[in-house]
Amino acid sequence: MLDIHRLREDPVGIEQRLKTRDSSIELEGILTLDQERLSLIHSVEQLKAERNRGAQEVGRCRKAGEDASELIASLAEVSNRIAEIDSELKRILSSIDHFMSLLPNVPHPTVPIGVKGNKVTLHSFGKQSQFDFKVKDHLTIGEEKEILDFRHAAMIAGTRFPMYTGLGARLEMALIQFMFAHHAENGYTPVIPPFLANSESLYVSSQLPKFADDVYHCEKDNLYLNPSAESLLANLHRGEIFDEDELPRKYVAYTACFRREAGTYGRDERGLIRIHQFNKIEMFKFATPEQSYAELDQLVVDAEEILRELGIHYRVTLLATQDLAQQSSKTIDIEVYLPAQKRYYEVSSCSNCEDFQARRGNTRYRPGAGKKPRYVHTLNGSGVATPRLMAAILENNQMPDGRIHIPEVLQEMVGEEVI
RNA sequence: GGAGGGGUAGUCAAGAGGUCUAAGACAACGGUUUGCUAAACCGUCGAUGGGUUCAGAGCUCAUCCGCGGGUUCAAAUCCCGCUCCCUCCGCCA
Repeated sequence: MLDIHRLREDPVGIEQRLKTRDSSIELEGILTLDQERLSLIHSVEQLKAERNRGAQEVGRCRKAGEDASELIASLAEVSNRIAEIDSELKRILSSIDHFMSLLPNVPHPTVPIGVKGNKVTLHSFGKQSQFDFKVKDHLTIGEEKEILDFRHAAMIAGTRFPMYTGLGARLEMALIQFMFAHHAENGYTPVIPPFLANSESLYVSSQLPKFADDVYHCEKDNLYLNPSAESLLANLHRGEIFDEDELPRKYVAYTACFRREAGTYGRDERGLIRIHQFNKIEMFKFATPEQSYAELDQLVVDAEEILRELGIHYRVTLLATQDLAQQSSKTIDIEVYLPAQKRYYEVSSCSNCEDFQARRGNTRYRPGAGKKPRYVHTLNGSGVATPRLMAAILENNQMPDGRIHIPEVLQEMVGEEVI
């Protein structure tokens, strides 16, 4: 949620920057509604002040045994007018809220403008693996080694649900534990949150109302299946006020994530690339505005370390304005290379949402004793999601004899050195 | 799923239609005193929105007592719905 005051102060400038994300954005309608709102507030508050004074006078009369029936009658009239204006005000407020809830965050000045392809590669680690034999894709490897079983997963749940079996299941568990422990030892407080969340939580994270079709919804209980621990952790301090010295506050969560992914499949996205359920380690931070961009950079470094320790080649990219999630001001992705498809795929997305989610969740901090509370900045970053990571390991670590080399840091947990 | 009890500002807590403009305490902050610490004493001390304003200072108005409705001239207080917490019963890994 953007700050309406900010729109009022610089409507042209803000609109210009929002248009770099979505050229159809117009602020005129909301500013008109805002003016109406202010003028209604002005008149209704004057009436309320009048009513308050009158009601006190009634109390005084009754105590003194005087007749107040005339005053009461006139106050009833005032109350009726208040009720009318209040309901009009409520109508306008809900229009404003609706409009505001659909607006995206203002992009940071360092974000490249334009379409998805305008992203900038910042740096990379390692090199694309070279093979002197024909590489297999991870789906073929998974079937041959009996470590991925999509056929039976489809029977149990449906298409695009993964099932890991045998050493595949052990490798998945090892990845989860490795990443979770790594970040925990790095100063992030470990959390295993609920995997279902209510609508308010998804509103705060900005999944709702705009992206309701992307998440699974249990109608009977009005609960949503977790699409990303970001949606959960953004709510961890809803309505709270931090002391400044408590920030930054860092969390790492393990969750299964569920996404409907309706209509988003392409030919390139078979196997583990895009599925309805996956495991993810998520980092989340609450920081002051002064800290937040340094914390974003550190978030990326912390996610990169995972891939470095696993010995996987990756590149780091800065997303362009039109590729940002609604709540994000700036997003840096980490992408791994899949040699069978000769393509890079995102395994981590690190974003600074500035105060966009904090405003929705009313999460603030006090910048010093006696000072007014300010909204915190929230940051999230995958650290990282497992499916594409596993695909990268299976495809990049295949050896001429068909076996798969398991990264050293995982070998003890998997119980094998090769698959 | 059923029965009962509860939710008041950072924390504890009084308050049960009309100076509630929410008491009081603790914590916090500023000061006085002080060899240091502590204590004592004095003072300040919730949030949001509007108006005034260069200003988030000051002044002023409105709103907020879990959330949403309702009754009333007037609601923390009465009524209805919801939600969360606690106790007990039922069911259950």
